[in-house]
Amino acid sequence: MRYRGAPYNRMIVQESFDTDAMHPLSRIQQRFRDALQGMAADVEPYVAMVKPAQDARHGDYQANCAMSLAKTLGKKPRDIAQQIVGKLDLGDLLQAPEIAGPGFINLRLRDDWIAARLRDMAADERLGVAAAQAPRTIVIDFSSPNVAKPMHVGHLRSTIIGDALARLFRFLGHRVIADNHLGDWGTQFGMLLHAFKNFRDEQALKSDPVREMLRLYLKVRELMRAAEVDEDDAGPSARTYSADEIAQARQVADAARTETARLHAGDAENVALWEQFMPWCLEEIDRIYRRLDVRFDHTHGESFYNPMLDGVVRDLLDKKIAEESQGAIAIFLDPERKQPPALVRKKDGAFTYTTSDLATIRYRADTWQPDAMLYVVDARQALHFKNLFTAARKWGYDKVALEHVSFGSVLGEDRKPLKTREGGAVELGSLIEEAVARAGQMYEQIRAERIERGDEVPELTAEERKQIEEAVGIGAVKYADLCQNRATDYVFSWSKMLAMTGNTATYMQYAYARNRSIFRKGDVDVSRFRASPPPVVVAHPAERALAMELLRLEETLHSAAAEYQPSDITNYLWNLSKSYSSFFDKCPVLKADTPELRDSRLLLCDLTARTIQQCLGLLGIRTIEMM
RNA sequence: GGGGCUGUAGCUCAGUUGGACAGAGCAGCGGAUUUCUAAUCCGCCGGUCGGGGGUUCGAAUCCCUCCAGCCCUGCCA
Repeated sequence: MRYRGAPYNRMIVQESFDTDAMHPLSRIQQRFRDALQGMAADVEPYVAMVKPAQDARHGDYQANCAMSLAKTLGKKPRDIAQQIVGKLDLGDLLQAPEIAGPGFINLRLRDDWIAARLRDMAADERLGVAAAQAPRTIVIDFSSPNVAKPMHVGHLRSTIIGDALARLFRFLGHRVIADNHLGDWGTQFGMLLHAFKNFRDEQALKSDPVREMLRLYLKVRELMRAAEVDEDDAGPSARTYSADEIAQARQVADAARTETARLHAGDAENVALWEQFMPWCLEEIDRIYRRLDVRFDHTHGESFYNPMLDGVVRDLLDKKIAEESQGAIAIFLDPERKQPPALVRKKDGAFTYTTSDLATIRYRADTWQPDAMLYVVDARQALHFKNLFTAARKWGYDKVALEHVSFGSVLGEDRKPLKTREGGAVELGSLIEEAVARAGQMYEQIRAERIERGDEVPELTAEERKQIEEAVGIGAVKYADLCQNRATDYVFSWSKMLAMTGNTATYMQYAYARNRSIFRKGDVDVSRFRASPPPVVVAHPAERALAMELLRLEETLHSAAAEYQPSDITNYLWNLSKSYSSFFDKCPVLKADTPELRDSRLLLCDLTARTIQQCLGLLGIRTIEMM
């Protein structure tokens, strides 16, 4: 299969999807590949024109290659279509194709073939998704917060998208190295050092150092706000400041800068304090990661690379890749020198993040020999990564695929960068708390409505209820983010996110819970449907629609991986869950007309549940058995 | 000045890299429950795909141009 206009280096990762796929589309394309032999020098572009039908009335899949092939051959499209169909080995796979309109070939899978594949899928732990035959090693760089300050909403997308990609590639059989490139060496530590030396509360430090670190950071940030030094977090000033306040803020900012410089210069006291602070800072971010169920294989922050920076610059100079310019050391990437160069050492002798990122590339390439390094970072850094990758390739790292997996900003409902009412960044901890609390309220409300209506409502323990709140609240936050195309800015909206209807995590979780309820109610042991799946009957249109969605799992995961696009998975989940809800409504399972039909439908249910659980799991979202 | 991203229904967004009459959700309107969880299902309403030009049998998609918004652009990361 060809993937959409992928740049050459990306194929390093993607070509592994070509050979392993066994999903229906891939098999149909293989039949077309054979049938098209001899009709064109390179048949692949035409094979790629076989795709899922956009409209169910045109079948399951459609081939659009006859029209363009007819043009190059100077023949009539419908004749070419006829010719292709004549050579096509349909085998047991497809019903008789239909030629429609100008020369579309409409394809419909045979129901008995679908039924057989569903049984295969049920018997397979991986739900028919082949593990890569040639696993790639992929470093994924994501989240990367500055550790001295609270994680805020700006870290959300990177963390969630990066984690989803790590889970996806791992499931597809690749070797994934999730690496959290912490900002643990920057100016925020100067702020913390200044605050610690001047404002620390010994008592608080003893009893709860993590909280005290947080308080100190927030205090110094507040003091500096008038100078707009940490603008990124504090936001535009919510009010105007007096001359005194501005003077004081500048003084504090200067002091913080001095502390940072001393730390970087190796000042013994500051380095010792930094070593003391780090575990406390890490504990704070780990708390968030535990809550979000996000894991890393490595946490190599900027400080880890700091000792290598001098050597990197020397090597760049030795190899004539970098040169002195206006007192700084620069890499000119534009041969005409019209574009600004990337600086690897400032005129004051300090290194830049380009230096640190180059050191990182060297370390990762030497240590893990990866096929690809993915950087899940906000789109505003596109230029930096473009320059970084160009510099890295000049430096000799031209075999590894370097990819900036970029994404848009998180905006408030006013379409401006999301801020609290006070103008600061929304902290991730409080955002999670609010999501969980809102999920709890929502649950109570719906429960009350159901009781009012006389519905049967499951009796839950406090612990089970807590599980629902966590899964629904955090799932809502993650899903809302992942379901959007990465490229566009993302408008953060509680009401949309926690909506009970539409393309939300809750809808999938609910579909899953209702599904599991059938097995409880019927006292059905699911293991039978996995160990020796019963025959499947594809009769009702809702059954067939559901079956078709189930068979698209592998195709979906390959596309999501090839495009680094978790929203492909959420779109799939939405279609699958909709098909399931419709099936649930129209096709009685436990009270099906015959035992055979009941078994067949139970198998469809179990497969759906497993597929939903698998897909949500790849997005880092939990399912709940009862809600 | 240069570069990037975005513009599709009242709102939020899909749109499988050039295919069939442009699709969802929300909102609005109207239906469905003696049957497995109604956090559900079914239907209706709603579009100058930012404007204009071009390529093509065929364009939301490719090319040109203009408009609007956001972002980046040598010593912050």
